[in-house]
Amino acid sequence: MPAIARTNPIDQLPETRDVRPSAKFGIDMDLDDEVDELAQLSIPDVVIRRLPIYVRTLHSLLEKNEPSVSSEELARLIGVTAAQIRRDLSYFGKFGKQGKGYDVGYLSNTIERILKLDRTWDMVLCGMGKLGHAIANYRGFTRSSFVIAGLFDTDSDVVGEMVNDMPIQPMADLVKVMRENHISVGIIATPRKNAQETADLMVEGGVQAILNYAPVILRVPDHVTVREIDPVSALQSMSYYINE
Amino acid sequence: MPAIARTNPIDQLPETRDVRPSAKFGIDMDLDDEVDELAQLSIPDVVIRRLPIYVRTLHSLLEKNEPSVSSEELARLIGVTAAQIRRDLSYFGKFGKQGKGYDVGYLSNTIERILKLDRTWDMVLCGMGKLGHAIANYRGFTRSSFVIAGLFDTDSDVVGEMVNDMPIQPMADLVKVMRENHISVGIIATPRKNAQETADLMVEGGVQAILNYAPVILRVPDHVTVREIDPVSALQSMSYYINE
DNA sequence: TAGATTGTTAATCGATTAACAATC
DNA sequence: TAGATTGTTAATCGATTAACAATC
Repeated sequence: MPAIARTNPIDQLPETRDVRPSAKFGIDMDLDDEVDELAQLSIPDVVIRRLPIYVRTLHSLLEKNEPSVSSEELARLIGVTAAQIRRDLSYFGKFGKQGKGYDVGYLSNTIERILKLDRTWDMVLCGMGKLGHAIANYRGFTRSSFVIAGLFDTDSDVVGEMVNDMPIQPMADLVKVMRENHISVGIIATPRKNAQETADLMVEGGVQAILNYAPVILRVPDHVTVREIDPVSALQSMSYYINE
Repeated sequence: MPAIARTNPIDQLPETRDVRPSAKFGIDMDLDDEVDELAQLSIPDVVIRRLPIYVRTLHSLLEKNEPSVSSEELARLIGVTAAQIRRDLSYFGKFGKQGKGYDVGYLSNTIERILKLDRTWDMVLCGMGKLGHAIANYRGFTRSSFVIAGLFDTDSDVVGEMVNDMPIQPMADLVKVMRENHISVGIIATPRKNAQETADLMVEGGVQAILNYAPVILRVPDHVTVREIDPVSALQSMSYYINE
């Protein structure tokens, strides 16, 4: 008896365990006049999690020099319905032209502004085992707005080691470094048992967003967002669907 | 204006982009008498995605030698409601005792059986750049039911290289190796531009589950499940919530 | 038995989709 | 203008929660 398997690519979407089911609209610059009136409206987190995929797809259209795109076409590329795209965008304002579609560059820039990707975010990375080394050397971040600015580990044997041109610093310095450099994004790559204490230190240092590679559910204050990177859980849920 | 930030740890759940919104119940062995009657009932994929977290939490209770647990206590540990846990489990049968709770070992084993984790799954890993190397050496899989059984790359410069005691094989051999060894799980760690063609080959080789590290939405047949590991998207959606 | 906690149903909540008037 | 496509509303769908009878 084969499993049902409707293939809906954007349900291929952000399935990070997420600490944030919804959020107030928090943009201060004027995106549009309508936007101001919505200023306190709470936007579903599912919508926020789809926006990076919209940006990514718009970028690939930019590379192909496509000047504009309809919600229908964009939906087809992403694998969602056109209605969903229009509705998602409508939370933030009006960015299209009837009969014409959306200007690819403008829409892309607009969503980037909404997501606050029109700047660079420094990050600290804690836990410099194999995984931490891999993340420190990972190239995927470079084209994004995120930069690893500090590496930390408790193990005095690795402290001082250079990874990707940066020294591994002692965990004891984490809070100080975060505060002095106003770093609000942290990556946890520690062993499972140290993940919570690391999160606690990051909170003390002023973290607002944590990318967590450790297989633990972190307890953090309400003003901190957490997303989990959890390949093992992903595999463990997929095996349910395998036949034979 | 601070963002709303209800911290609901299991919405800290599998944020893999997911190709599978729901699924037929596909267990063949008798878990319980009720189960047979439900045999064709479609179980929401959100439920399936929560099960690995339940297992993980039950394991940590086992380590503490807790013999039983109530839905209330389990919910507290995971950060969901007790109602959700009871409802999730009720899709599969009756595993608890009124007034008592659940036997930790039994429930853990049962969910593992449901997820088909009571066996080992061989996997192929395609794309042996830095990311592929890191995945091949990743220890996190070892305690799970998943084993990397073959490494593949197109680049003849790296083919033959030993990684974690396994030789990197040419991509040209992928389909053959998958078929001969009945491998139904694949990991994609290729550059973005090669991800779709790699997925196509995996499908040809008989893949049923793909863990995709490349930032692309893959097109696959209905019988294939895909989950995305996408740290960049996770970061890009979190920055929305950062104040200042 | 009395107390506790499950399993399940119905109510609520939230997200997606369809439809269409507005408008480029 | 006529055709196309947006932005938005209402209808639908699905998931979560609350409540409680069943039962250990």
